[in-house]
Parts: sequence; structure tokens; C-alpha cells
Amino acid sequence: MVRNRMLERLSTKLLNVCIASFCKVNKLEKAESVIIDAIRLGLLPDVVTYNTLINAYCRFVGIDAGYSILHRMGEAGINPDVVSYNSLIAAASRNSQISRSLDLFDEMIQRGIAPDVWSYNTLMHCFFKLGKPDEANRVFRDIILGDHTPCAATFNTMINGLCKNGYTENAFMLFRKLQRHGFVPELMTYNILVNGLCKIGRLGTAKRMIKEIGESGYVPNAITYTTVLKCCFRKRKFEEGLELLSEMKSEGYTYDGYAYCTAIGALIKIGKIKEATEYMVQLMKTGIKLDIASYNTLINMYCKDGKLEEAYKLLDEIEKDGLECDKYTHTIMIDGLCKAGNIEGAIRHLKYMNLMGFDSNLVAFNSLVDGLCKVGQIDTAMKVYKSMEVRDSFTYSSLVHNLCRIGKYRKASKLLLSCLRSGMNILKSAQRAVLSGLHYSGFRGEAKKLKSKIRMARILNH
DNA sequence: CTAGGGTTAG
Repeated sequence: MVRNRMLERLSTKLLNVCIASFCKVNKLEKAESVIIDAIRLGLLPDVVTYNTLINAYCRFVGIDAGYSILHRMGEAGINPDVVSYNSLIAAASRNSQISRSLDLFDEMIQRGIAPDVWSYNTLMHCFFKLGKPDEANRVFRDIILGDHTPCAATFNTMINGLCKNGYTENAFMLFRKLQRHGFVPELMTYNILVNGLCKIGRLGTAKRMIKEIGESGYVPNAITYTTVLKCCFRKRKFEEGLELLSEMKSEGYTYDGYAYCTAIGALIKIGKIKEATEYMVQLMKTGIKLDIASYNTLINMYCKDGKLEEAYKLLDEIEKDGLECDKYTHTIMIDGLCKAGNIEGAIRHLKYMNLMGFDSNLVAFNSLVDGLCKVGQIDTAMKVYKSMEVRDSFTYSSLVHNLCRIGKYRKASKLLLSCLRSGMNILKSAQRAVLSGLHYSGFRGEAKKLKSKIRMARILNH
């Protein structure tokens, strides 16, 4: 009897290995048919089998599909465990459905399943993604001081979240403190810090980190390289960047599209479309499978080149490749249409984007506002501006510049002030345009007053 | 579970 039980367990284990190998390569139907065969042979799937399925369905089909497995396992008399929920929570978080992650977390607790460190790590990550570092910090403290043992991912998530929320200095200090207490950083930890430090321009410290990677016995990986590559372009060191890219190519670090897209994106930004196109051709020649971010880069390239038809062709390619457009794709198209002066097309695409389940985002609206201004429809642009729930310095700079362009300096001045009152910065060039406009159109007193307000705002907003 | 690439103003 005992022998039989052992055999049974072994067989389920084998079944799970088999299911896992199919799930890994997106052969879900195959996995399902194996399960059916197994059941026919009297071999019942267990919680691990279902968890493997949840993971795969979340990854390849969607969270709803993953979630439906929960019901299926319930019907089969198997209760979901913390791993089941961790998969779902992480999947929602990956898909930027943060509120869903939080709901799933609550659901798990309500069902009496105790979260583990992984659950808390993901929860922390969710709060950081929501821009709520205080909440994330609370979770971090709970992990450290509570019943759970933090793991490297806990620290990595915390350090990364701090960097992403504008607290890179704190992240760095935490890192050093943890090190003094015996934390051995992973390569990922270093990559997180190198990226954070590069972004705030602390290149000296970033270089020190890279040196520490070697001293710790790690070898920098493609991510380290791409981070440094991006940093080169950010510092406008294009020659150096392109050299690094070719070094990456010869060292085998360009097995995906990241480095290419970094370079292409940087070249587009400085208007070197021809060079960007050359790198696109290179990228295509490698046969690397394009993901949605790569497609977005290429679509943006065509848009900036005024080749909208080519951009539309790529939209079709995305579908043929079985990928889905995301908010970046749509925003890039909307901006491209605006830049081409096709406001109607842009508005149509905005509606289409909403139809596809994407909220209108700040960037898309900013593009629309700017596009409307450029074709002389400033009143409509103002209407859009007023309807916007969120605005940023792009919104204001664009409007202020264009109002100045048509000589409406007092209106521009009013807008500039409401921008400053909201605690946001505005381009220096936009400020100058308003000030000199007011001055030379006879509103010298107002110009003077505005100037002093700008000065005060500089103190307060800093 | 955690790290690199993709969108807007001048």
C-alpha cells in the first residue's frame, strides 16, 4: 500500500514536470490534453499542476484565464494556496493592473491563505508602482520586523522602488546600511543602483558601483550594458554610445532588441532618422523577435519621418505577430497624426484607443493640445486643456508658447501663473516668451509683476 | 516576486 502511494506521488510529480515543460513554451492545449489523459489513467492533478497552469495562462492568455483556473481547481476539490495567488497578484502587477493585484491580495487573506514573503514583495512593488512609497515602506517594515524573513528580492524591490520614486539617494544609503549588516548584493541589486544613479546624473557613484560589480566577482550582463548605453545617450555622448553598442554586439549582449532600441530611440530624438533606420535594418537582419516596445520604437521612427503609411503597416504586423498594441503604441500614433497636422485622425485614434480599453493618457492629450495649437485651433486646445484631469509642464509649456506665438501674452501669463501655482516647472523659453511679449506689447508693469512671481515660485517649488 | 529599451512641449 505504502509502495503504491509512493508510486502515485512520483507519477503526479512526473505529470507536473511534463505539464511545466509544455506550459513553458506556451503549449497550453498540449498541457491540457496531457491532464485529460492523466485523469483517464486515474492520475489526479494536484495543487502544483494547477499552479503551473495559472502561471502559464496568466502569462500567455490573460489574468482572467489564470483566475478561471482557481475555480477549476476548486471544482476538482483542490484548494488554491499562496503560490496560486502569488502568480495572479504578480501577473496583475506586471500588466499594470495594480488595483487588481491589491484586490487579489485581500481575497487571498479573506480565504484564509497566509501571504508569504513573495506576496509581500509583490505588494511592496505594487505600492511603488502606484507612486505610494510610504505605503511600500510600511510593507517593507512589516516584512523586516514581522514574522517573515526578507530575501534578496525584498531588498532589490525596495531599493528599486525608492529609485523609481525619486529617492535614489535614500536607496543608496539603504544599500550601504544593508551591506554593513551583511547583505550580499546580487548583480540585480547593482544594476538597479547603476540605473538609478545614472538617471539622477551621479555618474561617479554609478561608475564606482560598476567597479564593485567586478570586485564582487560578478560579470556585468546585458542589462548592465544597456543601462550604461542609455546613460551615454542621455549625456549626449552619441559616438561613445554607438561604440558601446558595437562592443555589445561582438560580446553577444544583443540577443534581444533592448540595446538596438535604446540607440534607435536616441537617434530619433536628435533627428537622425537616417542613422536610426540603418540600425533598424541591422536589428531586422539579426532575426530577433520584435516585442511591442521594439515595434513602438519603429513606429515612432516612421512617424517622426512623416511616413504614416509605414507606421500603419507596422500596426498590422503587430497583430500578425500575435502581439497587442499598448498605450505607448496608441500614444505614438496619436502624436504622429498630430505632428502630421491630421487632428481628425488623431481624435479618431484617441477614441479608438478608449474603445480598446485604454484610458486617455496625459501624453496623448498633451500631443493633441500641441497639435491643435500648431494648426491654429488654440481655442479648442484650451477646451481640451480645461477638460484634462491631470496636466504637467508639457501641457503648460505647449500652450504658453503657442499663445505667445499669436500674441496673446496676457492669456499666456495667466496660464503660466496657474502652472507655477500647481507647483510645476515650465520651460525657461516659455517664460521668456511671455515676459518679453508682455514687455514689448506695452504691458511692462505686468511683465515686472510676473517676473517677481516667477522668482517666488522658484523658491517655493524647490 | 525584483534590474535594462518604447510616447509629448522648446
